[in-house]
Amino acid sequence: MGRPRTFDIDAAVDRAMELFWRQGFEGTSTEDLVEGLGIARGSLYKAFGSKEQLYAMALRRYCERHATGLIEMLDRAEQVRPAIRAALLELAEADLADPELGCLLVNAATERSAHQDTVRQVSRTMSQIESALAGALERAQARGDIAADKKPRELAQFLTTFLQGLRVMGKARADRAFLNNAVEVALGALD
Amino acid sequence: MGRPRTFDIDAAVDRAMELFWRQGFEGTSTEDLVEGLGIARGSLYKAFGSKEQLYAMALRRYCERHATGLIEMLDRAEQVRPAIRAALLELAEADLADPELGCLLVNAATERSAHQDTVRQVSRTMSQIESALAGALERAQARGDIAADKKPRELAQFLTTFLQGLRVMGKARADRAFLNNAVEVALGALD
DNA sequence: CCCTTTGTTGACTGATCGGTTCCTAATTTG
DNA sequence: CAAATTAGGAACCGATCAGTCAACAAAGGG
Repeated sequence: MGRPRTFDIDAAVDRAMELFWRQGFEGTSTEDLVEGLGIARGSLYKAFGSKEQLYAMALRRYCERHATGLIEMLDRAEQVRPAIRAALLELAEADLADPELGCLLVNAATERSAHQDTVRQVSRTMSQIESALAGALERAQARGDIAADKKPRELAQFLTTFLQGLRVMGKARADRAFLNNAVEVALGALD
Repeated sequence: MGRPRTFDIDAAVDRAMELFWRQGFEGTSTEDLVEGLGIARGSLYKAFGSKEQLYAMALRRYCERHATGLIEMLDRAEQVRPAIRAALLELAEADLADPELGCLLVNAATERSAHQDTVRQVSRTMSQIESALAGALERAQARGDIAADKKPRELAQFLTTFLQGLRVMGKARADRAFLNNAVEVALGALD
């Protein structure tokens, strides 16, 4: 009962995610959101409560969209090493194509390191990525695709860390050769 | 001639650097600067021109203080591999001690990727770090301390990238074991 | 067909934003 | 000491900030 909502909540969160992604939390004003989402101020606050809560939803949406994609890709991968290489190179290409965007997780971790909710969401997602990598590396090790004396969990923690560095260097306008070299050396750590 | 300045410009830039470091550019208001620097608004603008210009000075100061320290340490190092390990572990410890601080260069790269001046300063400093690493690795290779078939420049690009990732994971509240593992695996890439 | 419920809207709020202005204070030069 | 020059500081500027509110609109239930 009551008047039905005239806009799509999911689509609105998606657009908010893009705005926060490109401009950051502090850099995105409520006016930007009103304009970008095409929703009046009051409706926006009725639907989402506050800028903080909308940001939290947008960040969760980003994790579902992007981290989950990476994780599923790793879970399904037949050949783990080529899958990891492809994933890293794809992220590097994304940064080269649009360096101002980068990774919302990295942006959130740096801009909002004083906000517990944000940090916890970021930290949880990093752990999921680490676990997916560790699982994939275990499978690869069982097949003899990577060195038997390496510990999958440690390799996964290394790769998770390297991945974030890649996104930072992408934002710092490192060129394709730089990023590709870095990826190849990183993959060498699996040998 | 004229009335002499009653505050120390260098000390003021140092304090501004700390504020921007901890709170970001957008997160630091001119009022924060007035209070934190102990300088009245008018004097602040007379001395520094604008918030943007003060930020640029603070960022340059950070690079001189921190990146240069790292670079000189690498240039001087007798034993390159232990020096790199020590440097990485030291940065990891800094993040563990104060995770909300992190690295101003990483913060600048992510928060201000749309501001050419900031990006250029960050990019230049990354290049300096890369070159210092490459130089050190070349020396290490000449002494047989690292594998002869590796290319120092590529290793340096990898380490530079990994270093940024370490700072991000520090901000994302990775624990000591995680960061230490990541560092050890990264160093393994030199073999 | 009204009543309740919920969504929409834009005007409005006080606070704060980055930056300027103007008057006074302190110093050097002549 | 007088003129010139620069710093200090508080009041002030229009703009914008995040968030609220009251009037209105659209639906379902009786």
